[in-house]
Amino acid sequence: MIKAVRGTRDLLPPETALWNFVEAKAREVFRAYNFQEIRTPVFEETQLFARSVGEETDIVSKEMYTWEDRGRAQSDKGQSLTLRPENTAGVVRAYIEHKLWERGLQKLYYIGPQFRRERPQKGRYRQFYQIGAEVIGPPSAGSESPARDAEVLEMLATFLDRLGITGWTLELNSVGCPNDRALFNEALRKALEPVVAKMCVDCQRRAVTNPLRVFDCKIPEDQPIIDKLPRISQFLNQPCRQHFDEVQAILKATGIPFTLNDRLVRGLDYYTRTAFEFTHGGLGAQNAILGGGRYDGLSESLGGPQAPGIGFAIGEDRLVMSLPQSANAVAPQPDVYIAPLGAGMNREAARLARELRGEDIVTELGDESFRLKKSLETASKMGARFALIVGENEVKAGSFALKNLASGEQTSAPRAELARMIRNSVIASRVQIAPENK
RNA sequence: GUGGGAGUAGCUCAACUGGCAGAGCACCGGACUGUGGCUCCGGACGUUGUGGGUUCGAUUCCCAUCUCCCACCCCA
Repeated sequence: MIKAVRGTRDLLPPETALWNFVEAKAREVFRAYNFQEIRTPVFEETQLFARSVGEETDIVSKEMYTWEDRGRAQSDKGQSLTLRPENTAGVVRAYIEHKLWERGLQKLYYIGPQFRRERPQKGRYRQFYQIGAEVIGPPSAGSESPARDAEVLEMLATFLDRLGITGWTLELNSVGCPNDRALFNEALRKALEPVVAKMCVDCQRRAVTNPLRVFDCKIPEDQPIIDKLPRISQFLNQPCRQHFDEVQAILKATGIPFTLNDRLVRGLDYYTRTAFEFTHGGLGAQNAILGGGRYDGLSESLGGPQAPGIGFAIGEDRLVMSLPQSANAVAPQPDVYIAPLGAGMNREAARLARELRGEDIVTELGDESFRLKKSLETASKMGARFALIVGENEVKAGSFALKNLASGEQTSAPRAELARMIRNSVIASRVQIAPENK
């Protein structure tokens, strides 16, 4: 049997309804902040990711799906292509390619699959889905303002609240300018030198490869040592510090709760200044539902104009896992099930179905070969509100039997009346795909 | 990439020390020729993840492999 490949999965109904609910809510909330959708290709030139995400990151160094495309002629060498491991690079590439800076501040969101070749585990897949957004533009359009950071964070808080997700935490930090980080990195290396021998093996490795990651250590014995290490906050220059202070001030003004976490470091090279993560318990080791930050130098490093930006990516798979229990996927139910009864009745049933569907009534159609008992059984099993019986008697009389499957009540009505009768009692009480959260 | 756990019917799970692969739910049919839910009766259900090995005999023991789960690494 051929199965979905490792780390990929099928999303089946009724769970897909949950995904649609989440995506519809995202579009609705993002729209209120005047974001518009962008769709970029799922694969790009490998160079794009190498130059933006960072050559040395795990993503680029070992997790990308990369292949060499065929050239024009058989003998031609093709270019190296890669399935996107994240979407910010693609958006910034499009920003540069289409000269979007000519249109002022860009507020763009995307929804789509991303690909990383990692070992799968709960909340981590090789094809996973991200809902993300970017605010990017020339500095003259206000793209660098801390107001943009706060606006994005507030939008995320609103989005999670509107999904009914409770118990999230916003963790906030500033990783400063590249220059601040270089100084900090050096200080960190120096501070680690005398103590690293006493730390866990992972930390000893991190101290060499990526000292920042030492702060991620969860070993209790190492914590006293880590607590004494220098913090990035001590190395922020004046503009970076002011920027960060203002982000916090606006968040307080808008009533968005956050926790400062000066151990929060982001994995990708392009991040500057504001870095954040929304975490949620009950997700296991992968407790981050979303992460993001500012990337003021990204456009230039890709050969574009100066275009500061801030963005985030939500792990949709993880988001769906953190939905409240009340949002359990329920199979949507048809309004009416048409039961053709006896030879030749499929034709009349098809005409009726077409009429009802034309009135936006969700209609399921049985088959004339079914016995009535089976039709009714099928109808109630799928949760239909009504069964419409289409037999010879009805066709002769020009009046059809309409049975309310919940009450058992049965009436008879001419075809012209059917749509109205069904709609009246059905539309208001259609089962919601997921609960409205106040 | 590393370490650990688990794979038996569509689903949830049994099967003692190696001795005929089972139950509940779901599914299909009938009791009931045009009236569902309840009840009763019957039916179908399997390459025990896959491939090898040991054995008279393997779901059970051994090896390999695949997938999922947990953790690490890292990230969404």
